[in-house]
Formats: sequence, C-alpha cells, structure tokens
Amino acid sequence: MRPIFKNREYLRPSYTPEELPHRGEQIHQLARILVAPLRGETPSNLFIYGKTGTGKTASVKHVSKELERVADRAPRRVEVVYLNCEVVNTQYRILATLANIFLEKLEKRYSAGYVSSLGFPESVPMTGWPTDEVYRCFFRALDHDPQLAVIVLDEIDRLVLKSGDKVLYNLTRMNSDLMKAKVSIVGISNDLNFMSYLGPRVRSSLSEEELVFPPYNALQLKDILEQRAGMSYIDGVLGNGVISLCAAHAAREHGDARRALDLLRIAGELAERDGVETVTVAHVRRGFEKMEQDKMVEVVRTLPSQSKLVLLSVVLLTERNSHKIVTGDVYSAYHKLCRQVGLDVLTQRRVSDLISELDMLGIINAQIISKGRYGRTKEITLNISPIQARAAVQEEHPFGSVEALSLPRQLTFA
DNA sequence: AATCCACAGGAAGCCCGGGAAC
DNA sequence: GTTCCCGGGCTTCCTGTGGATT
Repeated sequence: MRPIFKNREYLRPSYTPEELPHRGEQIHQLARILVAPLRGETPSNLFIYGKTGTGKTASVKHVSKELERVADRAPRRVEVVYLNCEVVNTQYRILATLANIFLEKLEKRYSAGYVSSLGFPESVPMTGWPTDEVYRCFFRALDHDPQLAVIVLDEIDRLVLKSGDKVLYNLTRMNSDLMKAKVSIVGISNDLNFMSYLGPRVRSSLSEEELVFPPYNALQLKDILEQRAGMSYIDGVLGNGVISLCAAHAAREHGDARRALDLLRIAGELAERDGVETVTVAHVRRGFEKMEQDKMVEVVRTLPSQSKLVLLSVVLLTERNSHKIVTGDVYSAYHKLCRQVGLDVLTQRRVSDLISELDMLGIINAQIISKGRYGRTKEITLNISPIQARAAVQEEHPFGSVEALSLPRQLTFA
C-alpha cells in the first residue's frame, strides 16, 4: 500500500512555515515597527492581540528570524528572545531565564570563561536568589555591549494573571537606566481584556504600538490548508472537497488555523488507518467527530468528583440496561456509588442541578418528559462513548479502581 | 373533571474558603 | 493578625406541572 503522507510534521502546530498567507499586512506592520534598531533607533514596545490560531506567534517568529538575519550588517546588534509565559510565568523565572540567555550569548561572543572573568556567576539558578540580584545580573549582562534586545512575551496574559504586572513594569522601565543597550517588549495575548489588568503606567508603555490579528475566513483558511497540504500529503491523495470542508469547519470555530490543520492531519491519519489511499470528506467528518470527542473527554477529566460520580452512574446504567434512564435511577445509583467510595451523598435537588450542568456541557442529554400518572422527570442519554467516559472519570483515581465499582442487582429493572 | 405521580426548578439561607480592608 | 465581605456549593422547603389514570 502506498503511503499518503509525505511529511505530516508540516501539519503540526509546532511547525512555523516560511510563507504566511494572508498575514502580509500584519508582517509588514511588524517589520516596520521592529526594523527601527537597524537604523540605530529603539523600536517601540508592541502589543499584539488576536484569537488562538490567527498566526500571531508564527508572524512574530517569522519577522524576528528575518530581523536577526539582516541585523548582521546593522550598526547595532539585535537579539530577539522568545519566552512563552505559560511556561515561564513568574517574575523570578523570567528574569533568571533572560539573565542566563544573555550570559550565554556573552560567553559565545567572547570566549569560554569570559563571563566569570567579569565577576558574573556561571549561570543564575532557577530558584534561590533574591529577585533584585537576578535583575542586576540580567541588567549587567545585557548592558555589557551595545545591542537591542527584543523580548517577546507570548501569552503575556498568563503572566499578569499569575504574578501581576511588576515584571513588565521593571522591563519597560529599564531603558532609562541602560547605558549601551536598549530593550523593547513585544507582548502577545489572546485576551482582549488583558490591558485592563495592567496598571496605567505599564499599559501606556506596553501599548505604544498595537497590532490586531483578525481571525481567518474560510477562503483564507483554504489557502493556508492548500499550501500545507502540498507539503505534507502525496500529490493527489486528497479527495474532492476535503480542504474546503476542513476550512469551513474551522471558520465556524472563530477562524482558528491550528484547528483547521489538526483536522486535516487527523482526517489523513484516519484514512491511513483504514488502509485506503485517498482522504475523503467522510474522513474529515469522522476527524471532526473525533476532535469533538477528545474535547469532551478533556471536559470530563476536569469535572469535580461529585459530578464525575453522577456521570459514572449514568455510564453504569447505560451499560447495564437498555431502558430509559431517568433522574430517579441516576440518583439511587449515585447514592450507592457514594457509599462504596465513601463520598458524601448530596441531596436529589443538588444532583438534579449537576445533571443539568452535565447536560449544558453536552456530556449527556437530559430531556424533560412527562409519563402522565407516573410523574414528570428527565430522560437521560449519554453523549459520549461509555468506554471513553469511564476512562476519563477513572483518571487520577479519585475513587480507587472504577472497575471494582458496580451497581447492586436490584437496580437492574426487567 | 379531578387526581396524583415523580420529579423540575425557584427562593432563602447556611457554610466555608479566599481575598480585601482595617 | 483580625474582621468583613463575597461567591460558590450545598440544603431545606417549597410550588409548579403534563398527562395517564380514575
């Protein structure tokens, strides 16, 4: 059987392409702002906003690569440092990381051992030092040479949410104390409200320039997908309408290119698993379902344990019998499960609310029905496969082994 | 037409943890 | 450190309800 992928890595989020279709305008603007150091000026600080999968990070990386390439011939050295604040999310970690990066650059530029000959430490430990000591170390390493440091803080909202805007205040204020070097901050966020978490001084200095990345529309997504499909799939394996359908799905999800590419890759992997040589729209549809399921499993995984138990009751009842499941059944099953695992038993009123919440999340379907003389209740069906639900509930083992749990016989109705 | 089931879901209030104010 | 306040999870108590049954 022939393979269908040339190289699937080009469809993964980690890959940054050479060409970024439909981001010409943003890249041009970015370049215009960041090119200032080549003329010896300090570029403004920059704030970039856009939803996930709109090409923010890719564009910035693209421009900084260009910038570093042409900076060799410029009067002043330009160093671009990229930090993802999801990982590096405290003042200390940011400063320590920056200090280490610039110490290393010094060492490389001069000679091994040069750094310690200046009285610098080999490196800053990732914990233990007073923060101002770390700051001083970074400051001196940076100011050793005339250079411009462009510090890119991706997902900057995470940083501010976790540790406040103190780091940003310090970084934006540095320029007035630096003798030879200059810094410029590029903040990237997908939370538009982010600016309101900042103090007024930081806000105004960070947003000297602002750039917005609008979501892609279906046509633009199609271009992007076509470009990547050409790199990653063998010619001719993609059936009619496959790319259009991927683009249409992602356009509905706020124009997220990352999701579009994921979908295109997953559709291919499904075709591969089927052992066929063509990817069809049916594979895309299944791929879409798979992604939705995966999203659902993730939601289940993060549910509080009481909700998990309620869901588990529904799962066990679903596996056990084919007749309609109603609130009363779920509650008595839940009651027994609570006893088995030693969790507090909530009231039926509360469990009713939990069932509604699971319904809202789309994990189950709960429809109010009236059985006349036999009352009014909710009829409940599971929206994800019992096996997946079980697996997701079982993770982290809050109830010991779920396999050991079972409903007593009297709960099975004829 | 009246009854009655098996809940739905609103209202009020308790309890507790976390953050702000003192 | 203490006090105050707020919001979320939860309970208690309650009224409401669609339609099979009487």
